[in-house]
Amino acid sequence: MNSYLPSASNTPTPLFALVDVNNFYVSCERVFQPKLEEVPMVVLSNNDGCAVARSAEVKALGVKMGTPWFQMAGLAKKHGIQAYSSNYTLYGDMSNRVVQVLKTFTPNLEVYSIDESFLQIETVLKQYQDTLELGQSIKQSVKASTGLPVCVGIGASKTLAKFANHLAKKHQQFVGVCDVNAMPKSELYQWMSETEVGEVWGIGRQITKKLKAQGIHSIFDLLQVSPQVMRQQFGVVMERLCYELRGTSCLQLEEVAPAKQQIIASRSFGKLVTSQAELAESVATHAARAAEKLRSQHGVTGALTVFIQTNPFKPHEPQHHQSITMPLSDASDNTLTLTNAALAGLKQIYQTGFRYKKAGVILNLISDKPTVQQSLFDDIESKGKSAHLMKAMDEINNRFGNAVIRSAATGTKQAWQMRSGNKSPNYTTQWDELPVVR
DNA sequence: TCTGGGGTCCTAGGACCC
DNA sequence: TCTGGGGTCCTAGGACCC
Repeated sequence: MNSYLPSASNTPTPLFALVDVNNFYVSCERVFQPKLEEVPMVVLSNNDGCAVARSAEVKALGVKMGTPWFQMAGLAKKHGIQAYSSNYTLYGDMSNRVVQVLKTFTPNLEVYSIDESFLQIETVLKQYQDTLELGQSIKQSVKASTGLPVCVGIGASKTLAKFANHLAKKHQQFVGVCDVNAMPKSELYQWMSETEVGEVWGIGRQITKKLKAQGIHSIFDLLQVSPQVMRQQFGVVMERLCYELRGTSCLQLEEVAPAKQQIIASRSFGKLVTSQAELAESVATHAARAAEKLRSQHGVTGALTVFIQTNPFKPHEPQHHQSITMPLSDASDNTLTLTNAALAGLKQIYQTGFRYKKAGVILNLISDKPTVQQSLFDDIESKGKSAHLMKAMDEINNRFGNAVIRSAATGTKQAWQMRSGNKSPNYTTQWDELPVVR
């Protein structure tokens, strides 16, 4: 029994809507340049390297996400594809506007990415005839207020809402709104058997490959295998995903964005770089930028990671991917401290004879807030009963995995040391023998 | 010639301790 | 006695997402 599954009775079945802006970056550009409507166009990544957004016309030409601009030069000429450099400030602003509109429908909203939000809608529904009417209303409001086109997918779990959104985007007949929950099962299964398993949220290229090797090609195929079996092969994430596809919601709405755990600052080089001096210059820049981000969110870091990479697109060249984590003696947000640590790290990993393509710095943030799991553990612990403890560990293991037990155990150990003043407690991982503080 | 940047979670495995 | 083995901590790396 997995306790991340909802308990049988008390809570009503949730219903999720995923609202996703179509071709977000392209659509943003078009809002401000209406003449671009219907013009095949792409928005390019930072160094104008590759396409990070494609208009419907370009998608129809078979251009994949991330295609390098130079590779589509011929196609661009032939079909008059226009390319725009990305303007993330503009996109961020438009994204906020969309969220404001969505909040007029319900406060129970999770901003999942720059162009997607999940809404929990089972309580909102009363005011509408059905989910499709609600979906259309959302779609029209966003269009009217921001000029951006969206699709709405509705389902009993986040994963199903994602799937519904996929259908809404791919198939004209849904007119931008699809509810797989209201659909007859036979129709849902039909769509699922027509959709590649790799389209499922959380199933990427590698897992798709493994699944196909076992004859699992469509989403419907995946439904035929028990979640427990999938867990043994692919782990707990896959198991959860299977339950979600069956309409059992395991992933909750995260209305409050959790505090960041990492800050990354990295860039590819326009030209390949060979000398340590050149790398040092870029690493120092990244460290400074990361430190700035860190301070802007009032964080501190306890360790900093530096990484350098050669160009993976040149497999015939010698490859070198190195990273090193530099613990700091004191937590810091100081630019000079972080820059020095980064440069010291670079010194250790740099090797001559390679042509580097990318460098970056990662800050690992220190959080003073207890995790949800820790609170859960503390709660049970405070009852002072070993049986409760064991149950709690089971629950934590099932819901969050072993890593969390580790952190919970560490927390207990520290609490024990603090409260008892005992430097080496009789510490064991037999949960029923954990020191219990009364 | 030219191929993004910023995140999350999970797991494996080595160093170390008792 | 038999030099084992369980456990933690940390990091690297792989998978995924947008």
